[in-house]
This record gives sequence, structure tokens and C-alpha cells, in this order.
Amino acid sequence: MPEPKQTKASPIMADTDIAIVRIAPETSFKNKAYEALKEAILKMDIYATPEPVMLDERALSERLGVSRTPIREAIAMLEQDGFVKTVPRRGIVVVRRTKAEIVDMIRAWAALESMAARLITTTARKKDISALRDFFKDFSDDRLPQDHVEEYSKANIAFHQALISLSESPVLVDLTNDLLLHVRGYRQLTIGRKDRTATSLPEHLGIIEALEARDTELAEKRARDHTLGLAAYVEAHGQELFT
Amino acid sequence: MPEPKQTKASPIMADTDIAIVRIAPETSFKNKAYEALKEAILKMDIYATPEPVMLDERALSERLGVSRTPIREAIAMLEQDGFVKTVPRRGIVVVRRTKAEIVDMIRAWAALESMAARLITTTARKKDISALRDFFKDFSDDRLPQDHVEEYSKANIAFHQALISLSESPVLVDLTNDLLLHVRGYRQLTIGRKDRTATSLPEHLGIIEALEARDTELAEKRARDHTLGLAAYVEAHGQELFT
DNA sequence: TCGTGGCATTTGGTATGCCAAAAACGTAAT
DNA sequence: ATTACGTTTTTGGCATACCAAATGCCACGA
Repeated sequence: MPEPKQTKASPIMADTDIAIVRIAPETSFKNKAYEALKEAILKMDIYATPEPVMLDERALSERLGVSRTPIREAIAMLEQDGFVKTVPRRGIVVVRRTKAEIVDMIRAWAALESMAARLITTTARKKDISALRDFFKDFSDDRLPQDHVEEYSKANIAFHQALISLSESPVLVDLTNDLLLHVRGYRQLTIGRKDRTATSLPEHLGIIEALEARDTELAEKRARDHTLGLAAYVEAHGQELFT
Repeated sequence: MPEPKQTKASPIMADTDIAIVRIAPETSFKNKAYEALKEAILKMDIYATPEPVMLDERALSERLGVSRTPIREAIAMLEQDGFVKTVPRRGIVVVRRTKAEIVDMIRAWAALESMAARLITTTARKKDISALRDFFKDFSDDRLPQDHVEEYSKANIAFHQALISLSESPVLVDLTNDLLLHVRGYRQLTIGRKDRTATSLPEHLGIIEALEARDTELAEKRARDHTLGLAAYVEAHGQELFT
């Protein structure tokens, strides 16, 4: 009889299916190149120089020690992500976002995060919600966020990502992570700006309180308004950030 | 003789810069393959058969008349989109979404669309908003949507896409289009189900009215609740849709 | 001096060939 | 007949070679 081919284990070791589920996935050169290039792109300050940043396939393949083929596949993937754009017979250019695009992304982020907040009020556990406060435990009246902007900025990002994760919605998590990668292109310059930092912490605490109170509408509104506030800030003050 | 192909204009016609802006972009085989495969994947009914749908690089390259290289690059792009997943030395499998994933996507869609509605109340022109009614002009009490499900389903999709477009937010437009492509995997089975169709039209009209009234909060709420309603419906009745 | 034509170079696009892993197949031994 | 084992085939990954378009350099000539 046609028994399903799935693990035709011999009778003796039928019950010894130890945790040997998958041996080394051994990521391909394509994926390695993708990760390497993605990190490199995110690390470089694209908005520092006026002239566009270009990539060279052959130079990359030589530097990474692989042929052009996996490099090109990685480039194709990065292009899908919107990080680069290849112009036929001209070169591969690292995409620079305009202020309008960044603002637009932040608005989308606000939409997704407010939905996450909504979901959290109905599903997350109380202790997990309260744990969100830990991200800011190093800040207080004696140690103001605006005096440690860089550190607060990291805590800020971590908080938002943890918040979204609480929604237990893979789609929301993935989409916001993608957006954050683009927005973080000029991390020091936006998220952690001193004048916004002052109002940021209280707003975060307000969100947490609404979540704990299971107030769906309020949590959604506070999450949305908080991030829309960032969008408005960038729109108003971000002019100098784009040379 | 090799005449310069790029019309190096002589001084006489220096100011006669006619509309010769760009010659044929001539999309590459890579992009052609990407489009072709994407359409093919969306067209096939992935959820019809129990066994996973596989793709074969060599077969595809032969059928499309190109080598494997552009095919592989197209596959890499599709994998970034989440349409396929290549398993090393096993094959390329068309991804099948679970009910939970679809519901999750619809929720994200609801989030983005409600943000679009919010933006529309502050920026869109009245006449553009009112024009949204045209999508449903073929339906009335004499010609109920639930009696023309297929046709209404198309109008439904078109309405939602037009709605998002009114936000003039490229990010929202792109993200929702991507989500819709995945959700539409079983178009007839979800969006246009008869029992939901009856309540769909009034809700749409309600959204349009809120937009026209520039009632930001109400428009946002109606847009969100409408699409969340679909999510809830799929979650409740979608069991049979996944074999 | 200036510009014009062409040749060399650069760069992305594509085709092809080979490799190793794994599945598929077939054969022989029990 | 079933199992075990070895061979063949399949399949994705990667390297390499070639092409054609676009660019830039440079010599030649008005």
C-alpha cells in the first residue's frame, strides 16, 4: 500500500525521532551576499554625500570572494526591498529617500502600530504588556532621556519592535521592520532628536497604560498619534536632514 | 558607417528639445520573467490540490525561451515577495498561506486602509471622493450585488484600490497592493462571498459619506471596521477554504 | 582651440557548463 | 517479495565567458 513517503523510518527507530529535524541549512552564497550587502547599505550614511552611492558587481564579487552570479541575485533581492535600483548599463545605485517618502513611511508605520496596539488589548498577557516599561527603566527625572539621546534612541526602537511583537502578528512585525530599516537610514538625526525626546517617554508610558487598561480605542489612538507626531516632526523639521 | 545613435543634437536644434525624452526602456528578460511568473502564480489556484505546487527552473527557462540565469533572478525576486520558496536541491515551491496568515494580512490591510481614509479626509478633493460611488453604479435595489457576486467582487477590489490611491501615499498604495495579491489567492472564495456581499455595499457607501464629510475619525473607523469585518468573516467561515 | 569621430573600457544582461547533494531508479541478495 | 545498496537522474548553486550598450579618453582635423 502507498504509505506516505514522509520519513520511511525503520521500525526499530520509529520512536527515536530525536530533535534531528534539520541539519545545517548552510545558507547559500546568495543569501550571505544579501545579508552582507543589506548590512553594508544600512551602515553607510547615504545622505552624507551629494553624489549618489554606486555599487559595482565585479568589485563586490571580488571582495566577497564569490562570482557575480550570487551577487546579482542578492542585488535583485535588495531591489525588491527598495534599497537599491539597478540602471541598465549605468550601474547599481543605493536608493536615497526623499523627505516626503520618509514621512510617508512613518505614516504607514503609524497605521500598522496602531493596529498592533488594538490587537494587543485583546490578546496579550498583562505581564508582557507591563514588561514594556523595562526598556525605559534606565531613564528617570534624575537621568533624562534628552541627556542621553543616543541611548534613548536605541531603547526607543527596541520598545516599538517589542510592542509590535506583542501583537503576535507576523505580518505586522515584518512590515514594520522593513519600514524601520528604511527610516533608520538617518537614525541619529530623527528618532532621537533632542526636542522630541522630551515628549516621547511620557507618550510611550501613556500607550502602555492604555494597553494595560485594555482600552482598545485609546491604545490605538495613542499609538497612532505618537508615531504620527514623529511624521509631523520630520515633515516640519527634517528639511536640513536632506542636504 | 556607425552613425552616433544618440542624436547628438547640433547647435541649430539646441533649443528644439522635442519630446524625445526617453527611448524604449526595453525591460530585461529578468523583469519579463518576473512579471510572467508572478502572473502565472497568481492565476493558478494553489489551494486546489493537496500536494504542493513546484516550479522547475530548466522547464521555465525552456518555456520562456531564455536561459536559467534571468529565471533564477526572477525567482529570487518572487521569493522576496513571499510568493515562492526555494528549497536547496528539492525544488521551488509556490507558497501556500494558512488561514491564520490570510487573516493576519487582512488585518494589516485594514490598518493601512484606515490610515488612507484618515489622510483622504484632509487632502483629497471632494469630486474625487464622490467619484468612488461610480464603482457601484451598476448595482441597485433592482440589481443586487449578491446576485452578481463575481462582478461585484471586481468592483469591490477596484473600489478599495481607488480609495487607497486617493491618499496619495505611494507607500500605502504599494503595501496594500502587495497584500491584496496574496489575499486574492482565492478570490471567488472570500471577497465576494454571497452572505458578506449584502452588507458590503452599504458599508462602502458609509465610508464614502464619512470621507465627504471630512470626518477623519469616523472615516478611519468605518474603513477599519469594514475590512476587519472581512478578516473576522474569513476567520470564522474560512475553514473550508483551506481543504 | 575646439569639436568630432572612433576606439578602448566599463557595466549590467545573458547563456552555458560544471558541481554536489539528494531523490529516483534499478538490481541483486536474503 | 522485500530490503539493501549502488547507479543514474534530477535540481539548485555557482563560476565563467561573451555580448551590447553607454561612457570616457584621445588623437586628428578644421
